[in-house]
Amino acid sequence: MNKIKDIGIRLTPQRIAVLEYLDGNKDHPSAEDIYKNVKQRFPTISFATVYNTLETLKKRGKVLELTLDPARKRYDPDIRQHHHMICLRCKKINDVHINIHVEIPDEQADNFKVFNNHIEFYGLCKECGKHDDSDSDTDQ
Amino acid sequence: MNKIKDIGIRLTPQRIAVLEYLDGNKDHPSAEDIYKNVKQRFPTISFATVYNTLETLKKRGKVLELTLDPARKRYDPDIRQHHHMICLRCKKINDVHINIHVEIPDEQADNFKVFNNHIEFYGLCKECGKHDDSDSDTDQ
DNA sequence: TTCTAAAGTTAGAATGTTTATAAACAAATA
DNA sequence: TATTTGTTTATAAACATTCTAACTTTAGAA
Repeated sequence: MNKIKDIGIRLTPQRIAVLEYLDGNKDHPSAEDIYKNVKQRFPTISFATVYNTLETLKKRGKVLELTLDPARKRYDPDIRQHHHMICLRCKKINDVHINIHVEIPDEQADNFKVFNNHIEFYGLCKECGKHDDSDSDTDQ
Repeated sequence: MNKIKDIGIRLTPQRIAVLEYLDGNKDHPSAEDIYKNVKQRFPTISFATVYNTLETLKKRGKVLELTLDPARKRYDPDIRQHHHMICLRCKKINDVHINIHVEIPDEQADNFKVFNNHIEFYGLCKECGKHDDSDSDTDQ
């Protein structure tokens, strides 16, 4: 877990609430998801605080900002390098922990230095794979 | 190329202009990029038309909507399956055409059926790799 | 403990992207 | 050429996110 005291940021109840909500969370929540949840226990929290906290945590490498939902940013407390499978029907996002080595051939890389990579797998999750309603909105 | 007559949509000068701008474009332009460019030749075009056209083309599989810029959607007329390398410093996005086979191990896939995947390579492009200004904004 | 400076929180405004609306217009077909 | 139907336009609206400035709280020092 992100031991809040070890992060080296000022300890506020709002930050604690955000971190507790994120801790172990596998749902890849958006800022709004976080706001709504924390607001239950903490009715005065503002959106700005959620965004500020996420920005602070991101800068310190305590959460990842994910760019895999075209509508909004999502956040992931699992900062290990991992990948995601995204259901085209229900939009659920699940983690994929695999260790593969992908390289760009030199002639294409054009001296681009790769530090990291991220793979998105698009398809249908177990549930959505059953209902094979075609014509449902399954574009990327 | 996207032969416009073969797409089976009504042929309007605005659509032709958008398609001509996209044709062969390797810059992964945003709606605004497209709007600004087309506006030069076509001063009355509206943003809505750009978005409508992109939506139409997307539905018909003539462009891909890319979700790899956290700030906005980008569009790619290259509809072949391919990947991208993204410079963390200058944010330039380049294509990566490689044919790799990545699979999710069964125990993790949980019956998720994969149709497609997309890899993002994060790093520094040739130019940005030289200036090794650290402290520049190179977070993902 | 109490005090203080620095940092964090808040509501609300502002910005930027994208979608919706409804009237005017133009492409395709007969 | 007339008609129909889809497209374009300006504008408003809907969201997500960032900014602002006043207020509050934390953490550390006195």
